[in-house]
Formats: sequence, C-alpha cells, structure tokens
Amino acid sequence: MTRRAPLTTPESADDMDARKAAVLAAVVTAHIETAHPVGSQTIHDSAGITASPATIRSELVALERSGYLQQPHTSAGRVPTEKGYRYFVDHLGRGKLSPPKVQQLSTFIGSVQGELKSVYEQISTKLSDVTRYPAVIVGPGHINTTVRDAHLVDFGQRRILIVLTMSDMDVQKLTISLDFDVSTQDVSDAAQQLKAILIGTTVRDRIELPAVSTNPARLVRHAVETIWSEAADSEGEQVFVGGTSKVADSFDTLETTRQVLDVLEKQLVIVSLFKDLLQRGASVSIGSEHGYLPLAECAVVVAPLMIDGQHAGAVGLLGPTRMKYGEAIAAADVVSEQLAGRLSVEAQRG
Amino acid sequence: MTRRAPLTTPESADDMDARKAAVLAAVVTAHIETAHPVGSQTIHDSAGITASPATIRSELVALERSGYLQQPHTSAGRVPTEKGYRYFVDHLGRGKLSPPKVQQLSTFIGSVQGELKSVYEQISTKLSDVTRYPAVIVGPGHINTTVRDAHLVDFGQRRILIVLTMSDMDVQKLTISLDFDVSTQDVSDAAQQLKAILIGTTVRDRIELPAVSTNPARLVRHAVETIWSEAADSEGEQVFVGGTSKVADSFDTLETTRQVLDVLEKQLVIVSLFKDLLQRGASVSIGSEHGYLPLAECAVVVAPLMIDGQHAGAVGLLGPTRMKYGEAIAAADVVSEQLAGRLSVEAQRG
DNA sequence: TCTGGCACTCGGTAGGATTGAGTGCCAGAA
DNA sequence: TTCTGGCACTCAATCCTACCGAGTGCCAGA
Repeated sequence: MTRRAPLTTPESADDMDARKAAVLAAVVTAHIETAHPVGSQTIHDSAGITASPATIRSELVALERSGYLQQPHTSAGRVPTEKGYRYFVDHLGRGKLSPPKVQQLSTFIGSVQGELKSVYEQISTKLSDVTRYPAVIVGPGHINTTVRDAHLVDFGQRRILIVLTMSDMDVQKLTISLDFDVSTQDVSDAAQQLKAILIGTTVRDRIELPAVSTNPARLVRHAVETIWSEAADSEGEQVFVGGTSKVADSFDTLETTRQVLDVLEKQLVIVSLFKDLLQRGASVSIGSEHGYLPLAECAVVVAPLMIDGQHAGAVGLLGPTRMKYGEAIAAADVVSEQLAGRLSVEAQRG
Repeated sequence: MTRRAPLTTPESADDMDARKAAVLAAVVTAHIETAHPVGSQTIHDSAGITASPATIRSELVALERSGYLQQPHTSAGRVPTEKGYRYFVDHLGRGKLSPPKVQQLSTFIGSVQGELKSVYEQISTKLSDVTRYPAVIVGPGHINTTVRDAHLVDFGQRRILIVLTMSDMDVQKLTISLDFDVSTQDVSDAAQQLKAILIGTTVRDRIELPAVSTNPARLVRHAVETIWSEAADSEGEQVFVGGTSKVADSFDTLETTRQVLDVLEKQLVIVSLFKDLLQRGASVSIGSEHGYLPLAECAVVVAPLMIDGQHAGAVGLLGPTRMKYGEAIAAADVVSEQLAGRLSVEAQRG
C-alpha cells in the first residue's frame, strides 16, 4: 500500500486557504499600486472579498505569522515580505498585459528594420517604454549564418585580415599574425582554398583539415583555426539596455537608483544574473533571492529566448520589489516569443 | 581719429574690482564644495581675503545688486547665480586637474587597445571615473582611411553587397539593389573595375566616372555612387556615454536625475548641444544658457576634438551647475588633446 | 574707506500636543 | 466553531510653538 503524496507543497501547506490567498493578493496588489502599507478596511473595500474588516484582520495576523506579510510598526497596515511576493507571483499574480500593449509590442517587433544589434536596441527601448521599467535584451549576434564568401587582405608585416561575408549579409573580420613570410601569390592561393573550405559552412562546423606543407596551406590552416576559435565568439551574446532613465522612476531613493544604474552599466553582471535565473528555471527573482547585494531591493523578471529549442538569450526587466509582476512577466514573454519567432524566420532564410 | 574700444566688456564694467572678484571666487568655490549658502564669516576665513566680515558683507551686497549672487532668504548666506558662475568660469576659475589624475588619464588613453568604438567607450568611462561626472565622447568613426580592398558579393534578387576593407583594418559594408539583372561574370568584372577605381582612395575622394554602357560598368557606377553617398556617413560620428551611474551622484533630486538620464539616452540631443556650444566657441554652458529646458539645472563642459585643424568631435562632461568647473574643463581638455593626438597618429598610419 | 558693534530676520531644530489610521482582543451572533 | 461589531490602544505623521544661531543690514567711529 503506497502513501499518497500530499497535493500541496510544504510552503503552501502552512494553511493557505482560499480566503487567505485572496487577502494576500489584495495586500500585494494594493501595495504595488500605492506603495503604502495596506489596512483591513482597504482590503475589505477591494473587490472579491466579503468578510468584515475584523475577520480580515485575523487573516492578516495568520499571514504575518506565516511570514507572508509584515508590519512596519504596530498601528500600520501590512506590507508584503519577499515570501509574500513570491507566493503572489507563483500562485496568484497571473496578471496579463492589456491587449493594446501586446498589440503594440507585437507589431513593433514585426516591423523593426535594420541590423540585429539595432533591432535589439530598438526593441529593448520599446519594451521599456511599454512597461515603464528598464529593459534588457540579451541575444545572439548572428543566427545560423553560413559563410557566403571569404577574402584575405595582406596588410604586410605578416598581418593578414580575414574578411568573411555571411549569408545574413553581415560581415565579420579577424586578424591573424603569421610567424613566416608569405608572397602575394601565397595569399591569393590561400584565399582560394579558404573559400573552398568555408563557403556554405557555419563558423561552428568543424571539418578535417589536410596536413600542411606549403605556405598557402599553412596560412589556410591558421586562418581556419582562428575563425573557428574566434568568429564563433563574435556570434555570441549582444546585450542592450533600454530605458535607463526609467530607473529614476522605479525607485524612490537616489541611493538605489545609483546602484541599479551601476549594475546596468556592468552588463556582465546582468547577463550572468539572467543566466543564473534561467538555469534554475526561474522567471522572477524577488529582492535578495538571487543573493546579489546591490540589487537586494529589486525584482528581476526574465524570459528565455528560445530558438530551435535552444536557449539563445533572454529578455529581462528590472524593477522595485513592488513591481507590476503580472504585466512585466507578460510583456517579457510576449517580447521573447515574438523576437524568437522573428529570429527563427531569419535563421531559416540564413 | 579713431575711438579706442574699451578694454573691458560691458559685463565686467559694472564695477568688478579685485576684491569683489576674490569674494565672488570664494563664494563660488565654497558653494561648489558644500552646496550650502556661503556667509561672510566663511569667506573671511577662506585664504586670500583679509577684509573683515563687515566689509565682505558690503561687497556681497554689491555683488548681489550686480546679479552675481543671490540670497535664498534674508538671513542666509549667498549662492552664485548663473551669471556668477559664468564670471567665475570666464575670469576666475582657471582650476586645474591634480597631476596624478592627468597622468592617469594620459597613460590610459595611450594604452587603450582595440577598435575605435571600443576606445571611445573605454575612455569615456575612464573620464567619468576620474571626474565623477557622466562623460560623453563624440568622435569620428574612422580617420583618414583609404580603401585597401573591395569585393562584391552577389546575394541574388539583384542585391549586391559591397565589402570595403579599409587601411585601418576596418571593414565597411553596403548593400545595393539593382534595377537590372547581372551575371556572375558581370559581378566579377565589376569587382575588378571597382578595385581599380577605389583602392588607395578615401571614400570622400571624388573622381570622374566614365560614361556607362555595359552591365558591369553600370554596376560599378551604382556601387561607387552608393559608397560615396553612404560610406562617408558611416565614417561619421560615434557617440559614447560613460558613467551613467554618476548621474545619481551629481544631482540631488530624483526628478533631475530622471531628466538627465533621459537626455543622455537621446544621444542626438547631446550631440547637437555640443555642436551648438562649440560653434559659438564656448566650452562651458551653465544652467539655462543653452536654452534647453530639461538641462536647465545642469552645466555642460565640452572640449573640441581637433584633428588636422578640423573639428572632428568633442569630449564633454555633464554636471550640476555647481560642478567643479576647473577640474572638469581641465579633464575634458586633457582627454580631447590626448585623444586627438592619438587619432592623428593613427591617421598618419592610415 | 574700513571695521566693530548691535539689533534684527528667519530657516532649522526640538519638544509637546493632537489626530487618525490601523490594530488586537473580546463577547455575542450565526 | 466561525464571523462580526465594538472598543480600547498604539504610534507615525502632522501641526504648533519656542528657541537657537547663522547670517544679515546699518551705523558710528577709527
């Protein structure tokens, strides 16, 4: 005879019935709206709760005891704790973006023109405009492109520039320094061989290289190896932050504003934070959950950019812990989906 | 008989004697330091002024009457007006940067590696670190480069990609759309002609093009014209803003922080503001002088980037009206000079 | 023309009273 | 047992008042 596993997780096990949930939701929603502690009367007035203020008060006491709420001082209303926000986000806050805003984002993403970098930049700005939070987009520099043409330009002093034209009409360049002299003929021979090897391949494709003996062959080998090791990198992540000025709107002290701006400047931090979250399968980090101190008063919303089932980047939003999670999550999702869709199409063409 | 023009300008004519100037300087310096109104006692204590507080007070009254100072309220000290700052900057504030900082900037600028864009980015960040103000660098995308090699890549559907390898090892690309079909042979013929025409020239050099009849020739003409009209643009200004997070340090309300961030995001505004200032031969704009409302509480310091006697860009700093003008001006000058020097050297090599 | 002295002004701070939003608790109703 | 109205209580925020002192303007004498 097998024991049936409890349907509720340990967290939700500490007596979170429907009414408690409703009260918690009301507190979180109201506090996000007003930034003030929320009292029983306000909750009573809010839609969907019929109990009297006195009853609500006893629920508040229970919620506080369970750690979902806290009281700034005795005669004040309640404010959500991180745990409270967390429960709200996980179980209650499936808010959504207003259809016109969804529409606005969709059509914008569909219509943006230009190079990939500029596309990211414009979309991150747009996302920030719509949500009123600073937005970050991390995306691949290129997608699925193959080499369309390859050239070698001899700059003398044993320096050779490799110019790769990719199928998405982008151009990549790499420099190599040789430890032997080459003639003009060597270079043009090598260029021919290079084309033969690379055209039609991805810079990630690896093939067997013939053993080398002649100068051109040595040059080719050097070039191809450089391309494989370096060009793949430059296909890597591009980071764009849009709506920096929204930081000053989102936080209420200059000090946190300063810290958040600082983090946004150091893009590496943001990127690794995003990766961390996505790796843990999370889409929201609230307050100190991520353990990164300067962002202790922030919430981070992130949606993965999935291309061909692969994590290829992320769309993120930064806000105060009392940010509009529902809207932010929905917006990040819309953008990540639409952008992924668009990138896939471009990948097909590539 | 010719009338001798007065040596003093009308502004300095309203009785600004040496002591008044010293008092004004003391007020400005102290206020920049403390952000508080400055009283006669403080001025008396400051170095270089021997007069008694009472005497200083009468000077203060005079300075206020002339519009250099103002009193927040009756029993407070004085605060500089925009006119006061202006006089200070023009006549009194030839402050300088501490030698170690100059050294720090110089060696940094000398040692930064990488592409031009990344150089600008790193230097603007450094300048911001040294001055503690957000820094902007506007610079040429390329300098004095000639075409080293040219290729045409046929992408079908009458789309041709032009790939120019420049003498500074940068690569430019341009797309053209034809209104006629071309064969592979046409393209490679055209590429040959293109090389013959362009290699060794600047994208700004204009030469007579032969009349066209054949397809390759038409293609060449189209390509060259596109290059002349578009490649020149992409050699144009690059803008970089370093130290955005310093904005939150520089201003004392969230509202101005917000506005300044907003302006820094809209790089066009900054660039046109810089151009405006430089055109008027100014290096500092204080408060509302520039007439651009969102920056009414800011001061802008700008130094031109002169390459071969030509205005090729600018180095700027943004701060509150009570910014450290002496230091900021000196820092901007150091950076603009050093950077210009470096760019000239690279232009020589190009 | 400069300076010390003096009365005056007024923002900032500190203490004290008042207010009111919000609580916890309890006894009675459902 | 659970809900509700009533009630006493708490405490941040607000307002008022008094006071302090930095800083002023003015004036008479050096």
